Amino acid sequence: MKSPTIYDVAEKAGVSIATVSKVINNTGRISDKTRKKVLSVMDELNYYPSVVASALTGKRTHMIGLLLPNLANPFYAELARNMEDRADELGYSLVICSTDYKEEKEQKYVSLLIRKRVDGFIITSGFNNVDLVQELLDHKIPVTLIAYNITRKSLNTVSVDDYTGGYQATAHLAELGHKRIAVITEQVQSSADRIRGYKTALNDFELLYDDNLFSEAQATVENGEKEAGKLLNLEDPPTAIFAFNDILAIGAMEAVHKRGLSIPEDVSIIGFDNTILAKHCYPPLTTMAQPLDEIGNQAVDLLVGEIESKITRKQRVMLSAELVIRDSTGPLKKKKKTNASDVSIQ
Amino acid sequence: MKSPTIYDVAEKAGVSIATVSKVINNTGRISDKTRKKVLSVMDELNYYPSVVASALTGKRTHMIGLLLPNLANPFYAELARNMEDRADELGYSLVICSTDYKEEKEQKYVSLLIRKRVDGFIITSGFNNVDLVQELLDHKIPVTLIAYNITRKSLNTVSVDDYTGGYQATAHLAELGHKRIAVITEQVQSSADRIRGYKTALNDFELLYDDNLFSEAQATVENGEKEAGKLLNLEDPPTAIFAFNDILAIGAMEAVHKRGLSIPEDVSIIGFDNTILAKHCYPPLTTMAQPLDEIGNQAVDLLVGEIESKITRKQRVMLSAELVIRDSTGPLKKKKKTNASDVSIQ
DNA sequence: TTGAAAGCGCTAACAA
DNA sequence: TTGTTAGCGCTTTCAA
Repeated sequence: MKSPTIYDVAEKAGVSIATVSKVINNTGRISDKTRKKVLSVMDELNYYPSVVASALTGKRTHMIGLLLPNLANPFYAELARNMEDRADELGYSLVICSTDYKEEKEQKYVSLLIRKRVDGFIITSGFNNVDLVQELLDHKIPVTLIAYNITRKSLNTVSVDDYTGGYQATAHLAELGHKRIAVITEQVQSSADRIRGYKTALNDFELLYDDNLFSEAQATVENGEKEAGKLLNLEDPPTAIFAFNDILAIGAMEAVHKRGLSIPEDVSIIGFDNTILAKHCYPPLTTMAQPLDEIGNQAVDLLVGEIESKITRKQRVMLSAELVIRDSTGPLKKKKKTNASDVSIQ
Repeated sequence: MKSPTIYDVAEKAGVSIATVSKVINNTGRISDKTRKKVLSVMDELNYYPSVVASALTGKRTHMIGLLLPNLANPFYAELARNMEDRADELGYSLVICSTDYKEEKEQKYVSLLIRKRVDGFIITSGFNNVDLVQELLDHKIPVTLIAYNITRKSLNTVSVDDYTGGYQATAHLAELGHKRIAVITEQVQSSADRIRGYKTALNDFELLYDDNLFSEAQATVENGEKEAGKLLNLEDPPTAIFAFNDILAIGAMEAVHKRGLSIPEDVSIIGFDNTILAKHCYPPLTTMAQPLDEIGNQAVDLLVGEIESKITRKQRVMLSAELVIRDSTGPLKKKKKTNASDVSIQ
């Protein structure tokens, strides 16, 4: 009933537990004969060495705590999947915890994972409690941050160039002739840089920043719809909306459609992330693609590097987002007062 | 540098480790004074009891291994998220492993999780290796299956009524007047029942089963598109396609669009799952909604019930899918040869 | 109400 | 090449 232990194996193989341990871990020198014997007994007994026990003797648990806002969000799900694969390649498993942007959950999960003695943490954007990160650092627990910088601290970090991303998205819209470009931002750290990019682009294209065209929401379709709705109800509504993630963008599309307007004829919409949703919504969403695989790989590599002390210096990896043009953005339509004679002949 | 142990706490609090252990676990009787003292020292020292150590003394690890085909698939991501929440409520964490429908990965992850001494397994559809499940059973490791029955064995199981689901989807199409209804099935166990439902419905509506209208693919958009493409290229193509999950359905939509046909005017499409994709694709997808929250809760409850031996008898929970009608299905269009006089006046 | 001590399954000196 | 043994941090009897 109880699973066999190293003692059972040792006894049955007629050797000491030290010998068994050595063949399990491929350490020390063991004669081929003994090794084979032990191996066959292990097999016969269906013996699975306990990582619990081995972790207690100072070895690692080979578990990584992954904190993200919401696993049901395709962006995070895709990211998590990439990290899972990379982690597995390096011999680690992921314990995934959704914080829902709530500090109490962050708190709870961090302490839970510390008690479980995970070897390190990967923390993604949307994490609010900086003190918690500091606590991990104090405990000398390796941490890698994704899309989330704490400039005052020295940390492993991987993120995309949000400033440029924000700039490019805005510029794309401006180049299409849009003058009133709204943003629906998200309350996460990467937003700040995207907003900077947005403002710089506005400036470069000689457009005025209008506070009315600025909104903020948590990443749900409903919120995107609500915020876009407000924007569209403005006296002088935007002709283009830059949503800081695909989910919000899709909500915005909903709002546009519900008003009987079309995309991109009446309103252009651009998202951010390039999740699976972007490809299959209607119309297909122009968006800034994040290199999710690269982000995941780098984050895991950095973390495991630190865990196994192969990397000693902290690194900040910056990747770039890329504009993917689909059908949700298009040239600014002429104003209503435009009459037939205005139509450019081409 | 090293994290404090129970000894550090005991020493600093001037008590024995047994006492500390008792206040940690709320066992035995401890005077209020000592308890407070110990608690304050724990806090002061930033002490986090090691579940690794406690697991070694026969306690649980409070970890559940969750095996699913692919976390990047929104269906599984949403399911996992629900289970994560429920597990957390009951004090458990999830270690999620994506098997990609590959037996070798199943094998690898199962033994990995056994070594990690997870308290139990939740295994979802798309798991191929029945022997592996048997092995877990032999080890007396609690297992709950989702959408995956092994009739010969006594197991905890939660699934939706796939037979009825398959029937309803097909009936919906048949009621709309469709005669040639194709299916794109998936190579998972639940497909069998859906196929039965499909065939029964065909029969009830006096339609003939046509082997040419039957295809099978793994759940990716690309595969859905490919299979639908083949179907559409048939001499006598289907006017309706029933895809066994939303992802395949979306691929099928793609194929229809690429041929310049419209949905549902030329081809009706129905999916299964009702993931976030279904709501926002174009046109919004009619689909059979799975009660993901119920499934997740039940699966976790069943598993934890067995782990904590509160439930002794195995249960099979069957939930039902529900038809959600959106815009991707519509009445059968009259044939091309139809002329004006055929148009019904209404 | 508290504590001493054995033991959980394994690793890693150190000896042999 | 193999074995003995002392921990790892905790739980749990059993005594005090």
